[in-house]
Amino acid sequence: MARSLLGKLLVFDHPVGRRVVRIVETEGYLGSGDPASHAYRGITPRTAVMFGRPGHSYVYLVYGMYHCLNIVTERDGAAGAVLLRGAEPLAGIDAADDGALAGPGRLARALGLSTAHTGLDLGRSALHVHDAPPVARTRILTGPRIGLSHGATKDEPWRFWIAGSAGVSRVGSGR
DNA sequence: CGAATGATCCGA
DNA sequence: CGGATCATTCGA
Repeated sequence: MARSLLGKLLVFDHPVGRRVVRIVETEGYLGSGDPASHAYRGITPRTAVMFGRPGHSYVYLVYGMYHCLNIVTERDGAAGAVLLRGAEPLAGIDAADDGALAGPGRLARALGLSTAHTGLDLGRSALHVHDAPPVARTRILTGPRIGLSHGATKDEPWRFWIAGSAGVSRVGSGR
């Protein structure tokens, strides 16, 4: 799921104008069996949307100042989401450099998303995901998740990114 | 490296 | 209630 989002277009109809980006880095999270997930300890007011219908947004605040955008992936009743960690600007992004969306906090900031945009139904709201030609498998790299102090980082791949893209988060790309 | 900065959640 | 924690970023 996290893998299939790579290359797709994220569209946000900001009041100021439409903003379009290309997703180049994602990270998967699940529920009760995933200690690193916000949904690990069960349903709370904040994480309720993670247990809801797939195709909805989950936006939360980290470190008191940055927002992170997720897309809910699992069926209603099961928790799971994909964190959007990096993207490339395509339209409507005010920043000059194409690294402005590299990192989950920067991505949400550049799009103008906050916790007010959690729980949106993608496609029936100002937020959309557009299909795009699939990315060649040879251009996709995988690795462990990032920034977790606790949480079993299993051997299975959680994070996916497009090799060489300037939109990949700095910590994630090693640059 | 460490500060910034505030919502959230657990335990008492 | 209090305090620890945090799916990050930026600047010294």
